[in-house]
Amino acid sequence: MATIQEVAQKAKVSVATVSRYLNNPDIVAKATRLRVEEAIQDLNYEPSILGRNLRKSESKLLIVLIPSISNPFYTEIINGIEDTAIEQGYNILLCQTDSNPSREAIYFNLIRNQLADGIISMDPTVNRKNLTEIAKEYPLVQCSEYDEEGIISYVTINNELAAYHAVKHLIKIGHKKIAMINSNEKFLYARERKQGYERALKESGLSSYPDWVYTTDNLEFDSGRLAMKNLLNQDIRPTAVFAVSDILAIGALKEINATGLHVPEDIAVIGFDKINFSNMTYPTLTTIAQPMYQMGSMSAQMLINKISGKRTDSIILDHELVIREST
Amino acid sequence: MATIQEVAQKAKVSVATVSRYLNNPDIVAKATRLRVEEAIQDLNYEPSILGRNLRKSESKLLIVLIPSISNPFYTEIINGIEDTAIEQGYNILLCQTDSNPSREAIYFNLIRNQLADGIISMDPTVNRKNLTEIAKEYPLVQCSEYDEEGIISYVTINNELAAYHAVKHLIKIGHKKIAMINSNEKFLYARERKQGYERALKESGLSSYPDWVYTTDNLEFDSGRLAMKNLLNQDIRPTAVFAVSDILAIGALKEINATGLHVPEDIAVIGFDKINFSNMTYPTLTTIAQPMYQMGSMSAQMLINKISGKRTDSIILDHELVIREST
DNA sequence: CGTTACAGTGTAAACGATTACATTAATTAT
DNA sequence: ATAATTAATGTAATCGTTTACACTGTAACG
Repeated sequence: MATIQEVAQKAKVSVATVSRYLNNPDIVAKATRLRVEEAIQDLNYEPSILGRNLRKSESKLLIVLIPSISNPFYTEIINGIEDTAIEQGYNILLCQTDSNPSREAIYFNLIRNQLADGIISMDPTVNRKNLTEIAKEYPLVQCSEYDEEGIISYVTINNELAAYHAVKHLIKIGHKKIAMINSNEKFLYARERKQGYERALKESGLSSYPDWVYTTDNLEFDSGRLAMKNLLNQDIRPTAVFAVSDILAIGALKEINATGLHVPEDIAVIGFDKINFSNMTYPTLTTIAQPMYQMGSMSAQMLINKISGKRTDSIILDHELVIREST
Repeated sequence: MATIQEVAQKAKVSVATVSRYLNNPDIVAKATRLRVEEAIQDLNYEPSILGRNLRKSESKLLIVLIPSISNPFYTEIINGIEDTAIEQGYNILLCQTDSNPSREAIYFNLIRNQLADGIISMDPTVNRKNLTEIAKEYPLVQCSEYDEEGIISYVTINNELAAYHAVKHLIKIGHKKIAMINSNEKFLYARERKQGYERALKESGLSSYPDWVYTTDNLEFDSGRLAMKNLLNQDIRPTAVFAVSDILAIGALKEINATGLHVPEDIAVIGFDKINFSNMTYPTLTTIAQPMYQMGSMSAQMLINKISGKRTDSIILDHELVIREST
């Protein structure tokens, strides 16, 4: 691969002129410009990003931290991030933490090593202390999950209100016995959504039994099944279930189908996220849609702003209730 | 962030010694080593990957080209790639092409710019001419899809045989009228799987009507539904369907359910890939499992070998029939 | 004791770009 | 005609590493 020196030599100019042509073509004289262009063509020259990055001490790389790539919730967010990043000359380094602190450390080091210019974190299990420390020194934004007390800016939705709307919908169509499949309450969103669930019940004068709130270990399909199995075995069986993620809801659907009961006649189910697959289940899943693409694109924009020294405030986006067959 | 110079100064040694300590601690004397260690601690020093990369002209970054991150087929492959890559000190740049040549060009440029050391391509629609050209100059391997006539090494399965096994399974459980939902035959795997389908039928003396092979435009859920709708409207309705991807099969399931027919009693369905979701459908999907993690990890190993100048041969891995409720 | 070998370290040149500053030539103003 | 301004280009330092080569001092050997 040709270097800038070879181009300069061939075009009979200095490397500075070639560099100027590359970064700001207008300031080099027309005749020179043509010679440089020709040399670049002839040598099939491409500037080395390595050299440029070193000199400018920037990498134009953004780290995106997700717990797991196989969770479809993140795919649309990532699309949003990627489109915005590319548009502004950045590339993204998609990093799975598997919620594993040592994996996480590898990626945090990448930014200390200046291999990346900023981080978008979507991992709710991330070590808060580390994260805050990184955020002090380097550009960082949180997407979807965030730290309540922290000073790190974020993009998210109003989880309490969204859950409230979900449960309100169930109440509106006549349900009185409403259960919840929640994930571990160490996650902020889990706590908030539970509050929304409780507020909707209380507001309508409905009772909530502790047994009707099942807490899962993780967000996998099997946990959803297990949760539903448990709820079906209650003394008083709920007639509707609000699950805090579509995958959990799909697990619940599966379990209901397996016991010969029918959705929505016997039990109504509502999920959360509106992942692609929520549309492919039998029956199709009513869910709360998060504006995932927008969340991604806004966090990317926010991060790029931070990198260039601008300050930006946290953002809370709107959600939407999508009514389908399961309610 | 401290630089190697500051460390050197603090430890009262030359930068060369610090660098030696970093790359090969054993060759520096114990007393010196301790001083350097202390200085590194004190200054909280992390070597700049930028500087190192420039000097060594390597980036330790691997490009992974996939058509779309939302296709769950790729997630396990990516896990395999990532684990192997990290183990060997590489990071991956996960790039979606959306099967869009201009997007592709961006990523090909990344390697020309020396921002990446090699490419793993999983995009079957990739422009073959460009790909071959890149492969001539830079390390590149293909995963899953490959170029029959090309000289680019690849990791894949025996698609013809896998399809043959799938159809044989349907025949074995008594089906005689077997349809196929294929994707566009511009893809090699589509042509090969069709051959396997035909061979199995022929071998058992079963007839195949052209109308029983439906070709979809893409691999989306809706295409599967549409395909199944079409097959259900045939004069002679098939009793079993082989779909070349799980998502298509899930679409088919949905359509069958929607018309009030039952799987597998009325129609049996078999898919291909064994994505996570194939387990969550109603009923669960019989499918051909590809060793996705292994495919990923072997392609990564293969690419890293190529980068370090070793030659490696293409690999064909084993598939497996996974029998579940839909047959 | 003189030579050789080697371990440990330093010096300085790379890697490939960008950019402050200096220089020259051309244009405009007085 | 001379001075001042501007446009175009070149020179060389710089970013943070690695590494070939040179050097020094100590140990081993005959």
